[in-house]
Amino acid sequence: MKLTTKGRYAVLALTEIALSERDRLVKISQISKAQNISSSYLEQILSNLKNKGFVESVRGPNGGYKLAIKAEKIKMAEVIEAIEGRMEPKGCHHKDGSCTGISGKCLNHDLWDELGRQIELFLGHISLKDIVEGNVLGRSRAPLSALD
Amino acid sequence: MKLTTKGRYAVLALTEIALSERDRLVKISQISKAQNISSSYLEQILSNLKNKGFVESVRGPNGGYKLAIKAEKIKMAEVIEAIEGRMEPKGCHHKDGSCTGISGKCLNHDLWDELGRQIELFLGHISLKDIVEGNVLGRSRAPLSALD
DNA sequence: ATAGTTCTTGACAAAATTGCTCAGGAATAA
DNA sequence: TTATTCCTGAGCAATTTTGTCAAGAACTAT
Repeated sequence: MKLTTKGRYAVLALTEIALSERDRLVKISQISKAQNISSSYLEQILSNLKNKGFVESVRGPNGGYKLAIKAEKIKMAEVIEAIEGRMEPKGCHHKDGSCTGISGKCLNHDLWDELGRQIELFLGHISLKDIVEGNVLGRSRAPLSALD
Repeated sequence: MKLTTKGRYAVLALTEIALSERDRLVKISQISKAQNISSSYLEQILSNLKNKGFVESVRGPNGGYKLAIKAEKIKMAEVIEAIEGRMEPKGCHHKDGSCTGISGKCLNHDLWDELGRQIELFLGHISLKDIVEGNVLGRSRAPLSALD
């Protein structure tokens, strides 16, 4: 998986926008100042979030951004994927079961695959609304036990 | 979280060692050849795994590595942490609740914190034995629902 | 003892990625 | 028409990743 400042800034910017009053436009300069993030950098990120349909923008004086869809519809998995790109399980990439299976290779494949699924499952269940309402802490969960 | 080839190679090397017959020593050159990984690179990784107590080594002809503890005692979370270093939730780092809470900052903190916990929980439950026995697929689990 | 193996360690370097900056442009409101 | 704000792409410095290389230490078999 990939998780860089870009992804974190994206979530932070969305949170900032979601926290503002209903339909009130939020400027890049506001987010930049409040969170101490380079505004040029934020421009790239918000532009991207707009193209992916999470926010809408208005140019000109008193312009800014607002959410394009409801906060509960914005899942973190989608946001991160939009910004960071698809999280590919690195390592063995034999899609079609053609993996020669030289010793442990494909056994490891399973591990990273399942870890990716676990992360996606987690982020896919947390919405921007959850974050704004502080409904995140304590939701992580242990995996199923081995069958034995 | 950090997950680079180094961590993946470490797990792969451990798998390779675990797969060999009881107490049979596995040479770096064997792993290198079987998995097509630079042997110099593997040296660093295995040396590290040895210092952390996962494997034992024997030098000289017919030397090599073997597990220092049972495969079921080797949890992936420990291996990855040993190799990649502690996974710190980046972002807001106010340990003592001194976070000024400028807008969304600490709400985001919760998200990355909980994601880190989710990953650690997953990897902490998967052992080398699970991997060798193919007992990994299908164990990921969705987080708890929001309380509403 | 000696020679050949194998692990051990540290320094170094190429390549890729990250985390930006900068310059210019387009739309909009006053 | 001017100030403001978003938009876009190029480019670049620092860092991290992913190794290589060289010298050495421990050990076995002969």
